[in-house]
Amino acid sequence: MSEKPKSGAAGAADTRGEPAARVTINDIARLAGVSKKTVSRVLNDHPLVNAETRKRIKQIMQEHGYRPDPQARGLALRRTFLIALAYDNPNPQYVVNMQRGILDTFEGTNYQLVLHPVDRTSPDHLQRLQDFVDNHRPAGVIMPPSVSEDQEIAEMLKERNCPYVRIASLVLDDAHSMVRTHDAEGAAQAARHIASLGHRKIAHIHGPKLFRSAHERMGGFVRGLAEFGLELDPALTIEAGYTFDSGERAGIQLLSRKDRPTAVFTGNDEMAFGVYSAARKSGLSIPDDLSVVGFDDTPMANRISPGLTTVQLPIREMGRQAAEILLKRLSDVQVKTSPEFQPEIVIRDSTAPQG
Amino acid sequence: MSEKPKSGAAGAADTRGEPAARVTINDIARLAGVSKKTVSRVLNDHPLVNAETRKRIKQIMQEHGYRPDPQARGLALRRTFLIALAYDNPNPQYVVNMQRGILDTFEGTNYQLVLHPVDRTSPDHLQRLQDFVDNHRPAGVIMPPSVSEDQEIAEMLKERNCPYVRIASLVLDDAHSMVRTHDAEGAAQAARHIASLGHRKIAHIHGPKLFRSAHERMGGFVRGLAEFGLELDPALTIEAGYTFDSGERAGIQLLSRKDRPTAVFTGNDEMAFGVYSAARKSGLSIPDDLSVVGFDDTPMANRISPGLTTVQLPIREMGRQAAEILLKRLSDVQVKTSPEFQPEIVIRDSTAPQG
DNA sequence: ACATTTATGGAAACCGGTGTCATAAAAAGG
DNA sequence: CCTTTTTATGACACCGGTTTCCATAAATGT
Repeated sequence: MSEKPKSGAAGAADTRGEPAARVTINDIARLAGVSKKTVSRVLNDHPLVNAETRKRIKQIMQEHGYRPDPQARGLALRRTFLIALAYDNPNPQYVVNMQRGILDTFEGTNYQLVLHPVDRTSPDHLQRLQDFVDNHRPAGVIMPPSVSEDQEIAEMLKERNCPYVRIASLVLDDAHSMVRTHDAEGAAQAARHIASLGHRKIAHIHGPKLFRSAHERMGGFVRGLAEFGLELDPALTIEAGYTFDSGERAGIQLLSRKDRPTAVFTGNDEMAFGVYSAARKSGLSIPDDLSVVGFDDTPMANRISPGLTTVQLPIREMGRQAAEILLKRLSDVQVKTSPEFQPEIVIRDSTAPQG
Repeated sequence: MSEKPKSGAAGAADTRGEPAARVTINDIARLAGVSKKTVSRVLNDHPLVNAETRKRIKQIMQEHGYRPDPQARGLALRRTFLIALAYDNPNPQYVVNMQRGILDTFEGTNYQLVLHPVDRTSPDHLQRLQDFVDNHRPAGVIMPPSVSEDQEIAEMLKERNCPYVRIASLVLDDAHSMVRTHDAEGAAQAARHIASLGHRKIAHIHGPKLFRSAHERMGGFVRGLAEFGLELDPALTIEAGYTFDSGERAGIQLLSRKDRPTAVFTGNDEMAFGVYSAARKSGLSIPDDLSVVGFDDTPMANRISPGLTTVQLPIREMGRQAAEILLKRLSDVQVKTSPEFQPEIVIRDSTAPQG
């Protein structure tokens, strides 16, 4: 008895014909009267091919719409052309921009982006990523925060010789696997802005300790305040979860104090929006009673009222460059320097001088 | 002279050793003292294998951490395990949720999601998608609106026997390639809600004509109004671009009329936020002077103040089911019915009775 | 006892590319 | 002019799976 006799490839909609026979390297070789190998050389721009032969073969490829099969190629080369994005940033805007940036760079190459969401709070997240890598052997992995900050993950990839690029606010690896964002500097700008407006009772709502960015941003903020001889009052420093709700709770907590702060710097925009809500519920007006500075510059930041003063990072460009570094490394080009991105504060209407 | 002598696979960070030799089906066969074919049968759950042999082979696979190579498998099966998401929805929330839903379904399979953003306003978008399909032969394509509404794209895929699933608000194909959303019904709910609040001067800002959803939503809205004996005034019906800015412009235009409307239904939330901004600029209060209803229920809808009354679609679940249908078709399971999703209106604080 | 079926598994070809090595022809060198 | 080097190309094995075809042993039928 023979094996299960699969029917032809599933067709689209109601069309269920056989898939058009694919033109292979053998067909081209036969048509050109040369060997596969010569065609392969043409495909790979190998120099040792007669110019006319090359031209003729290219011509034939063109005419027959020949496309080399990435799978066959990958099999022979013992590698894949898949790059994984391992991410856990809850901000859709961030994720989509990062994806776009990476895809910008992949344009015209035959690399494909595959998605691998990570849940670092789940106990088996490392195992899952590991299984993914072992099964699919991506050619590389790109990790934005906070996945990038996970040392276990980095080590697991290193063990498997799986190249990766990390996007993070601190140096975690050498140049050829890092894209740095100076979150601390952005936070320092926020501090300077708030301080120079005359605020003295200044609060900070930071992200979860699990995120290095939370530390970086707090550190930068403290440093910025110090330049103005100010200190961050621990009583006005609250840890929240980078989410709207947690930001709102923290905001309510801060605003219900007798000596409530006149300015708040939140670790991201999402929490800043939470503070907006807290202020409304407390009957306080932004920026008259409370100045707010966020971090991220999500599109909503200038759609909401009042427009949110926040710190901007060029996410898409970061994705672009992360992908570039990775592709360079995959083609054995040495990468010596890592791109660094300076955040910039965008001043809108949520901050005002404190009389 | 030999070919370019590539160095070993690029390692992670500074580790640049050889990649660990991969365990192959041959190794397993040798270790188990059987032929490749028997191992292959075990892999594919072929019935004609002795139970003990099967157990022993599985045991050995386990011990050696054997993972069949998807590329080799794909090559032999003349197919891939890539599913493409061809999308152009500008809403990051939508895109991310759709991705999540699809990935939910792929969990545990060896399908991978690859991204293919489409720009339908670009003249070569069809060619680009076609090249992508010809080059990479995805096993299938999932298309949310408005890519799903593009008949040229559907036909191109059909020609290539590339299975696809379309998510759309109207019937474009038979059951086995559709996930339907009843946008019209959601819009009708919006109409009923507005009408029952006593509004009579009702405006509608709809999306670009390029999007079928724009027609559907307008159609449903008109129908819903008709149930209350109302008609949509063409003078209060404006086409915009599904964006914040276009919504704001349309809002300003509407609100500067002498007989300004007391309620607006916008084709998506983004434009509703634009209307919020327009109302602020016109010194009008929502919902006292103007009721606003959106469509999408983006997370921002209940973070902004006042909370936006809007129409909700379960995007993630839609992605899940679209992927399910596609996978079923890929394994030759007949799909008879297409899932249909009824939108539901979520009433918040942007709508109020009109005295 | 012999023919037939069923269960099991092996050998070899194949999928569509790439790598190694050999070789013929052309160009360069002495 | 003959050797050496360079250029251009091909034959063939290989990547890691699946499939076709066939062989054998055991179980069943007559």
